[in-house]
Amino acid sequence: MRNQPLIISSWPTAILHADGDGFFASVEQALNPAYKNKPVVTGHERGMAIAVSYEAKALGITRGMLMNQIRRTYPECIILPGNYEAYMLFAKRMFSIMRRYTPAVEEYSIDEAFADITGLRRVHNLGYEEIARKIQSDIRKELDIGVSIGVSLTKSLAKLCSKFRKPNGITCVKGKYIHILLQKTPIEKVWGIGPSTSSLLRKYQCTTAYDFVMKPVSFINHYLTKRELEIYKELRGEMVFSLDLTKKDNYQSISKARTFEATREKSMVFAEMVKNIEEATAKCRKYKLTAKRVSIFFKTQQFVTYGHVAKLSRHTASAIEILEVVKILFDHCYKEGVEYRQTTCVLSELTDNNSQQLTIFDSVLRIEQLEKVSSTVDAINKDMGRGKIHLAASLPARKQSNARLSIPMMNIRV
DNA sequence: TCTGGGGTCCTAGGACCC
DNA sequence: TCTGGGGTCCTAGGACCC
Repeated sequence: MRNQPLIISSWPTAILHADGDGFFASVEQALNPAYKNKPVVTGHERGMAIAVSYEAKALGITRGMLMNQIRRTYPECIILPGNYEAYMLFAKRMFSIMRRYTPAVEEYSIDEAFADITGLRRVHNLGYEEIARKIQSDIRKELDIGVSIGVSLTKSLAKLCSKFRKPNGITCVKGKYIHILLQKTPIEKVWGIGPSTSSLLRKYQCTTAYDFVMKPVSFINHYLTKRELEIYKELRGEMVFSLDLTKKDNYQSISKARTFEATREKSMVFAEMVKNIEEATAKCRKYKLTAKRVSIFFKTQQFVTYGHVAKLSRHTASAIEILEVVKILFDHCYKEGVEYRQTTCVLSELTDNNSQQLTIFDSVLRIEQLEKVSSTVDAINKDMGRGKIHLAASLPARKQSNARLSIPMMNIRV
């Protein structure tokens, strides 16, 4: 059974999506002319390619490729550490260029933004496609980086458009031509349809986005969820996802994860967990946040993930305090003889530092002591380099990772 | 894609209460 | 003690994104 064909007027709404092309690598090339037209990858510190310039892509380098392999196979490739402050700055400038054309700009991620330009043709005396072209050329002129832009009726459609031609692409699709775009889009390329949903859809003869929107609503309701129904409507040209114009400067959660050489040694796995906690709490303190809940997760060599969560007695960002709880969680979850490859720590139920209050059970003196320890550790680590001072419990994990980097360390016992 | 790290949001199901 | 039905809150974990 098929749904009615798509009949949609040209521009009930006009949503623009701008997406930086190989963003981090482009910023590096913009900052350093010597990198221009050369293969560049970033992510040196993580040991894998995070961003890949188009020249590097042309050689066959992909995101996620290991740096050792890149170094071996493509000696001409320039490998750089991430410089997130610079990327953030470029992103901010890119967003402000977009705001010249409309105040309705959503900063979606570090290299992507949506803009609602509905009804602005008259204001700028330009068509929607020309507005996109102007934004693209402003960004090129002022920031010397490339972006691809898509314009269509909804966020989901605009996302498909910006991906359609890359790099430096402009793709503008009005209501009348949506079906062509959808026919050319494999179902798994749709924003919000991942591997699990697309493999289900393929079983029901949905191989393209067009097949999906031609299904009757009853099919969606029966097999899928609210989220997919929203995507379905969006792809049919009905705007469901509005732009979120609020500044996103607060976190819902802060997490740290690290993969290590597989081990059955409990003290080593625990040390990795402690290290994650130290880093997560340090990030909390950096953003002046405190957590009321901590979760820990283990990943086994077989890629099975499991974990446990605990509520803290009060909001805190002290590694020492959280560790008291995590010790118990850890012993509860750790399985003797199992080989582990990763631990994760997630801090959630975050609150602004100053909006927390003490209960009658809290010892003011102890809290002050813990805060003093934390701020001293932060100050020294800021001065001398990240992770110079840490809890004794995380020493085994640091010995391992520092053996590679050969960084001298100190550690404190509390 | 043979699998790194940091996020968000949704849903199913249990516990508990009326 | 049994019974039905409904609401709320919480948790675990799945799915997805960049």
